[in-house]
Amino acid sequence: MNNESAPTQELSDLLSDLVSVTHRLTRIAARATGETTSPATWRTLSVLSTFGPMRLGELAKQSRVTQPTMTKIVANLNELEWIRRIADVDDARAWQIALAPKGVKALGEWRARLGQALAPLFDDLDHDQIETISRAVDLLHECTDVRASDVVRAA
Amino acid sequence: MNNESAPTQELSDLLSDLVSVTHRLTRIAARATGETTSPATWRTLSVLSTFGPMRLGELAKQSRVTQPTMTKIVANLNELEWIRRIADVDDARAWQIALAPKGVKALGEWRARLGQALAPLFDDLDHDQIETISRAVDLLHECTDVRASDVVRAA
DNA sequence: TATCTTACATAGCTCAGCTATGTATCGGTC
DNA sequence: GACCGATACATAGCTGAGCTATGTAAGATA
Repeated sequence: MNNESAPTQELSDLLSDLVSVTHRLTRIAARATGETTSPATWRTLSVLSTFGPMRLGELAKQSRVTQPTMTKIVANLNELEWIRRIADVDDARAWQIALAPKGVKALGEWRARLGQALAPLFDDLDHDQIETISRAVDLLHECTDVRASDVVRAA
Repeated sequence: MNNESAPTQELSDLLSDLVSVTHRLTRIAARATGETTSPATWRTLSVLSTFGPMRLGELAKQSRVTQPTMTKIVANLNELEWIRRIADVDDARAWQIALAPKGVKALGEWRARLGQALAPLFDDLDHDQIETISRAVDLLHECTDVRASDVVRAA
């Protein structure tokens, strides 16, 4: 049926499994932490934390939401003072969105809450298994971070 | 504080990273497939496919939604004829929910759509990397499938 | 058979994210 | 330097998922 590298059918199964299981994981996380802030908001802060300040439109693409949705998210974050809006010197239409100190703190606390909530489920794993998950997460990052080449497709 | 296996701080970071990146993945999937059916519905069908028929309440716990939400989902699935409701012979209050042939078909088609939509992102991965993700998915399944012992916590 | 508990259904709410559209600015052309 | 299509963000309004609170009917137990 196959020689040795991943055939399409298996890849489909793997990816749909991945989506299913991670959906479950995020539901567990959402309920366990009694989270009120939306996932997209945390995604947005994570993106800013990883990549540094960027324009609202860019942020929308990275966080995989539409631009109007990002406008709302940024407005909320601004009220919380978790981000700062910096006027773009080159383009009066645009803003640079930057993580503010309060945002850094909030992101850290969220990560801790999440960790505490989920850690019990992973108690039985040994070091190698954790390592496997860790490498998988890195790979997923590489595959889903928006690069210049693949921004568009859905946009 | 810790000897050598995963310290708490790193585990927190890993898990929150995992949640972030997989949220992004599910958003990509949702937008790429133009999906109208809710994630919870697919989760429900996946659970039925994996574990076989079960009661509505059990299904709610496995899919990590509340019971009223599952009542709605099952009602929708019933109209689509993707599941069958089988009266429980031992308990007239309860139903066994079973995957119907149309549901099996729909689930397969969803997996294929998802695979097609996401596969391009994973084109660059080699066999070993796919294998890593695959093992991670298995581990996540083990950690998030509801067992008798840990059903409750959030419920 | 009276009562407590359990399994599912119903009602109504909130909020995230969408589409469609508006407004202001940029870049190029005449 | 005035016009015009393209671009960046804002606003309006809608849909739908999932929640809490509560109702109804059937089991379990005394």
